[in-house]
Amino acid sequence: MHTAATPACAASELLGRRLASYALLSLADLAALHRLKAGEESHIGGDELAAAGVRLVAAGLLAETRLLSDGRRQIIALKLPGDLIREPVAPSHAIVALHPSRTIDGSAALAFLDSRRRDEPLHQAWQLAMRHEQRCLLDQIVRLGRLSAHERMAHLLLELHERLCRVGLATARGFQLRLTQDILADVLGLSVVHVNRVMQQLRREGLLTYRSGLYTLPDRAALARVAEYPLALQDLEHAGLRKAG
Amino acid sequence: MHTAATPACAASELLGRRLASYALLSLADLAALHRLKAGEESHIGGDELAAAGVRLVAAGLLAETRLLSDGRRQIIALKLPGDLIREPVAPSHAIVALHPSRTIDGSAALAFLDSRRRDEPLHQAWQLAMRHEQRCLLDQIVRLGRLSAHERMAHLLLELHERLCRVGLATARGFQLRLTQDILADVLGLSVVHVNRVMQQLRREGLLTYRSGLYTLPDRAALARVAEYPLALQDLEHAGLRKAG
DNA sequence: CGTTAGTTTGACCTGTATCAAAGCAGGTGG
DNA sequence: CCACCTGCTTTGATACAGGTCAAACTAACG
Repeated sequence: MHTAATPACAASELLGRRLASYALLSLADLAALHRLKAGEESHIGGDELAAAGVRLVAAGLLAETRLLSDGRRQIIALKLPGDLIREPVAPSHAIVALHPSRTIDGSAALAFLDSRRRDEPLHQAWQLAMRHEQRCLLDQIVRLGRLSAHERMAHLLLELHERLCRVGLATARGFQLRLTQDILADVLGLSVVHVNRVMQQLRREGLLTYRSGLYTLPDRAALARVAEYPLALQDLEHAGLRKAG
Repeated sequence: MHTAATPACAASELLGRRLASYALLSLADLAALHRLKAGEESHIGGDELAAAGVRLVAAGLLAETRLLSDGRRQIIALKLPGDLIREPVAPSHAIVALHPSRTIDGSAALAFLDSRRRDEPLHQAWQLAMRHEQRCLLDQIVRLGRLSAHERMAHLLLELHERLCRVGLATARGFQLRLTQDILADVLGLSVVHVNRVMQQLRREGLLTYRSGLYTLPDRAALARVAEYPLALQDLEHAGLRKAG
């Protein structure tokens, strides 16, 4: 873990956008969030283990993983830009960077959010964001427990799209993410080979296009029907759109 | 939901025991918890939907479930006596009583616990309890994603045993719970038939005995090896042992 | 160019699902 | 006390989703 004093990143801005997707926030609140960027920034190569404390993802892609003794790996949750990473709840869990990523210290942001009064919009947005994060975990359980490979993939793609939308890192039609089939397999509890085949099927059905990290979902409604995914944002599209790291 | 003014139940006592399993609590704290039993008690038949608010399980067996449109059901988490049930995070989730069960209003207990100062043992115990609950959710993800049916079953049995131990509803060797293979199937993401076969195998291996609701785990260490489950309580055994409802 | 990381293909195998039917309690009512 | 439910477990036969292994293909990159 190479700590660098590199210039500011958009980490707190990402968090701000995420929160703004849950409740109408005042410009003052957002500005206060941005001012928090004081935390030191850390840069992480390939995949390694991030140690302790609360961190906020600035760019890249990380994951909370559980590695079994025989090499099987389960990715419990993907951590996207704008997400807050807490200390794992079990020693057997590790946070790994799936790609070169940047994170900043999130304790200031966390303290700031937790200190808001119950009736402030910022508090409510934060509550909703945490609720949504929890929902994603439970969704992961349903995916793995009762959905077929085909449905799982559809469901996950929609979830990722929604989450990236909320931080303004997706367009209405798709998103850019260096998500290999290897990673998808470990999220979805499938083999790489099968992930590949399922993706081909989705392509054949016209529900997915993939080209070097660019995922396009031409028909979200149809995907949602496949996976019984509730489309929360009827084409919520943030003003400024950009590609994810 | 049939609300009854029936005499007090041991609900807050169960919660007290659970918390006491995480940190050394003063008798005063425990007494304060017990005094909270003011909440009204509700009684629930077979399986139905419990509505809103925070509830504390007094007896029986409930679950947070997700039902898919074609009838597939995933049990996301089992709610045992002493557990706190929060409002589901998604409208598609429901809390159902898998058996006749009793719950009391948990908001008083929750408020009480949340109001403790950071340095009080009660606060720490509560933190650890919540952490553990979260760990169980993540364990469920790993189980469904990367463990075989055989491993899943072993893992779940150990988890249930540990949790029941913490509320004093298990002996060192086993526990009593009206857990049908039907329910197990929906927790483990398997078919009933397969659950049955896996249980037979465990029996043949001398790792499990089952007789009308009484689960016995003659060799927890061996089970733990099968499932890579970390045995937290080296035979923690509460003073007074009793059977679960 | 060779190397490396990722994707794709094919052949084959296996863990679990499905279907259908038969046992086995425990409770109820006659 | 029996006869009958009803809910749960067990069994067998068969089907399929998804895993495994191995190798070829592709593209980025120094």
